[in-house]
Amino acid sequence: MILNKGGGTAKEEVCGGSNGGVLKKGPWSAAEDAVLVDYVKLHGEGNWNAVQRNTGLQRCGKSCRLRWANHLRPNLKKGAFSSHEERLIIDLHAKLGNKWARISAHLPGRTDNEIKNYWNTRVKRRIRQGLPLYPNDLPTPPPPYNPPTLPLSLPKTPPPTLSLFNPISLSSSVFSLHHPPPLLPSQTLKRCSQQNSFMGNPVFSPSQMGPFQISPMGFGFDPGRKLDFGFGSPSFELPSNQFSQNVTSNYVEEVEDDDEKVNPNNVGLSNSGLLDDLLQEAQVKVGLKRDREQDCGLQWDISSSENSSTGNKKEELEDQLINIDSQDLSNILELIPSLVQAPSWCNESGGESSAPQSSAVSTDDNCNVFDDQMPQPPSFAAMNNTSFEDDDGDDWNPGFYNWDNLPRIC
DNA sequence: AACCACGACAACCGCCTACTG
DNA sequence: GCAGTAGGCGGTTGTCGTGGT
Repeated sequence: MILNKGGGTAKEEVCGGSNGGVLKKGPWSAAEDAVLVDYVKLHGEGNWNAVQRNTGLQRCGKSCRLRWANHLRPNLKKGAFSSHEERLIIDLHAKLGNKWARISAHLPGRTDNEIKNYWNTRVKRRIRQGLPLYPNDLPTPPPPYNPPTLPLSLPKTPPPTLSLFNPISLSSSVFSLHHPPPLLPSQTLKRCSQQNSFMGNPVFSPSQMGPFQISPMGFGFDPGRKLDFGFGSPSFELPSNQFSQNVTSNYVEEVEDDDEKVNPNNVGLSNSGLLDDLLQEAQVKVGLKRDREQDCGLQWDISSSENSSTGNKKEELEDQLINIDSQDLSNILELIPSLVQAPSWCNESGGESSAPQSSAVSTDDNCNVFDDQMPQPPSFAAMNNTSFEDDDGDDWNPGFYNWDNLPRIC
């Protein structure tokens, strides 16, 4: 347990205290921890505001809850994430987005805060290295985004000019994209920071839309399939920057630029919108999933997702969607012919170097995972229970990239 | 030794939702 | 139905430790 990391110079501020008292902030002391632990032992979890009232602990209820949940409660697993855990996080994030609490539910003993910190650190590292945020195990077609109803929540920042997303032009075959020159990792952030990305989404940056042209072939999906981004709809659910920036060709340029070991997809990642960038990348993969569902005639009731009364339904749906059977994979593959080719850089040693304590983890985010499993995708039972081993011997469930509950953009 | 970059981590903040009276 | 409250969640910030130069 780390205590008083900051030297115990906790500020003294009111922490939304209902009694108006001055509540302590900052690192917890061992004595405070002991008080809280004793209280929870006696009274159980919950009613956190009562902790202060009953114990005199000068901490607000929120702070107590957080302290307990993240550090004091039993069965917490400390230490570095295991290889399996890391892979699970990556996979679950691809499915769920920044739903840290729900991701942590799949990782016993791990807290949402811990996972969030891990992920954010990973994102920064990946971007700095110019690597894709997700393992390059799935092709990344553009999101066939076609929300049926009103937005989950309006973006706090204005959506991009809709003319940029004219569905007609998007669905036309002349819509192509080329990347700016590949960057060395050391250059990436610099350029990213210079890019005046729109909501952290460089693809949608007006200044970039000019040179960017998206080629269906570049995406690598069947050009004959009509792309329906849903932009033409009077209402669309997601904040604009959740549309993929990486509507790019992983598999074209990466192979071409294997000398650089740089994923050109990432050259546009903004320095400030790391998570947004991540969302966009995941969104691309979600598009894959949604496309499949459209083809399969499944319902995608996003309209209910913002309705609190249907929140449980939504989560149930999410959980169901996590548990996709192998047939879904086959469906996906049918949609994306000839694309599952790991870029050459993926097999090289220049991949992500895990954090020191987790260096045993994986082979650069397992960019070959998908490939390895392509021949015989396993049956995806419950996410919690089903995994299989990749060639590293690590349990790994590639899952799918449904992302129906894309987090709002704040 | 000093400096810097980076990662890891803890904690706070603001918003949202559920609950309760 | 409404307002107040508590709890949960995600985003962000600040601090410390470590390794490299």
